[in-house]
Amino acid sequence: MARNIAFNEEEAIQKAMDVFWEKGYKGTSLRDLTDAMKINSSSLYNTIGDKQELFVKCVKHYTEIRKRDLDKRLAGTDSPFSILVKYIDDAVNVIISGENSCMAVKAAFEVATNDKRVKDILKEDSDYAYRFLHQLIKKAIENGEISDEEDPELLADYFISVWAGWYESYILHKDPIKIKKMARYFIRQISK
Amino acid sequence: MARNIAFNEEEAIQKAMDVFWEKGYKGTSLRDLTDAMKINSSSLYNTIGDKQELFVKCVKHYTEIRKRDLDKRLAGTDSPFSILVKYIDDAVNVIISGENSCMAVKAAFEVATNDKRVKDILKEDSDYAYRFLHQLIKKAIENGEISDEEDPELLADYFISVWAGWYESYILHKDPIKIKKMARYFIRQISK
DNA sequence: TTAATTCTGAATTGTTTGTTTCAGAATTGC
DNA sequence: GCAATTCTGAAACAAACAATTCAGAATTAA
Repeated sequence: MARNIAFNEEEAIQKAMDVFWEKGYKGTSLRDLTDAMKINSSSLYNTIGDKQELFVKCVKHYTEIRKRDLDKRLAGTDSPFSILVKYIDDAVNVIISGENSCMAVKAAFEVATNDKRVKDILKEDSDYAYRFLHQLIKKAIENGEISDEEDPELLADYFISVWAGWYESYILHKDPIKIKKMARYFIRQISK
Repeated sequence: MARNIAFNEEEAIQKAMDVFWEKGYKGTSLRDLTDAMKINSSSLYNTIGDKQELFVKCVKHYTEIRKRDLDKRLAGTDSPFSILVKYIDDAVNVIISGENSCMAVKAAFEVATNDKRVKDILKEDSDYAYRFLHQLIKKAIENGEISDEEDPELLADYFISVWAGWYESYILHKDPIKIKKMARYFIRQISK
C-alpha cells in the first residue's frame, strides 16, 4: 500500500491564500507559492492541481472563513440590530487596521471577470452576506429598531456596495476617520 | 537634424490604456502592448519608457479624461442639484452598459498598493471627484434642494465609496436593477 | 547633395514563468 | 521483511516574459 501525503493540505492552502491575497493572482508566481507552502511543485501538481485550481481552492477557503464568521454572529443572543451594528463596526476595524484589502474584492476585480468558477464562488459569498444582512434588517424592522419604510433587500445590497468601496477609499487615502464617519452615517440613517 | 517620431504618442497611449484596462497590469504582456500600439518595443523604450512608465502614463491619461468630463459638467447652466443627479445617472449607465469596470478602481486594487506614483495619481483623481461632488452638494444645500442637516463632505466621500462598490456588485451579479435601485435610494436620501 | 542625427524593426538577450519528468525515498498491508 | 504503491525533491522543460542591441532606413537642415 501507499504512503500518506506528508503535508497538511488545509495548512498549505492557508499559506497559499496569504500569498495570493497579498500579491494577486497574476502577481504570484508558482515559486512564491511553493516557497510559502513549503512543498515541491510536483507535490502541488499531484495533489491540488495547477495554479488556477489552487487559486480557486484559496478563494473557496477564504469565503468559508467568512461564512463561519457570519454563522457565529447569528448564534448569539444579541438583538438583530445590535448584531448588525457590531458587524459594521468590526468591518470598519478590519479595513482600517489591516494592511491589505479584502481578498474577495480584489479577486472580483482581477479574476472574476475571466474565471467563471471564481466568479461563482464570490457570487455565492456575496449572496450569503446578503442573506445575513437581509434577515437582520428585516427582524430589526419587525422589532421597530429600523423604520418600516426601509427596504431590507435594498439596504443589504447597499451596505455590501459601500463596504467594498471603503476598501478603495482606504487604499487611496488611508484615512480611518473617513471610513468611521461613513459607517456612523449609514447606521444613523437606518436607525429609526 | 533628426527625423521626427513616426507614431502619435497620445494615440498609442490610448491604445495601451485599452489593453491595460481590460487585462490589468500584470495580465498585460509587452507583446499585447506593442501589438495594440502598432510600434516596436525599441520605439516604446526610446520614447515612453518601460512597462511601468507606460502604465503610469495610461492611468494619468485615464484620469485626465475624467477630469475633463467633470469640468464640462460644471460649465453648463443647470442647477447644482440637477448636475449632481445627471452625474449619478450617467455613472450608473456607464456601469450597467460597459463590459469592463472602471480602470481607476481596478488599478487601485491591483497596483496602487505597490506603486506610489499610481497611487498618487488615483488619489488626485479621487480628490478631484470629491471636490466636484462637494461643491455641488454644498450649493444644493444653499439652494434648499438638499437638507442643511446633511454634511457635504461626508456625502461626497460616501458617494465615491458606493459608486466603487457598484462596480463590484455588477461584476458578480450583472443586475442593472440592483444598481439603479441603489442610485435612486441615494438620490432620494439626500433630496430634501 | 550631403552630412548629421534620430527613429525603426528584426533579432536576441538573460530571466522568469508554469509545468513535467523521473529516480529514489518513504510508507503501507501482508 | 517484503513487495507494492505513492509521495517527494532536484532537475529540466519549453514557452513567455521584459528589455536591449544595432545596423540601416528615414528625415532633417544647410
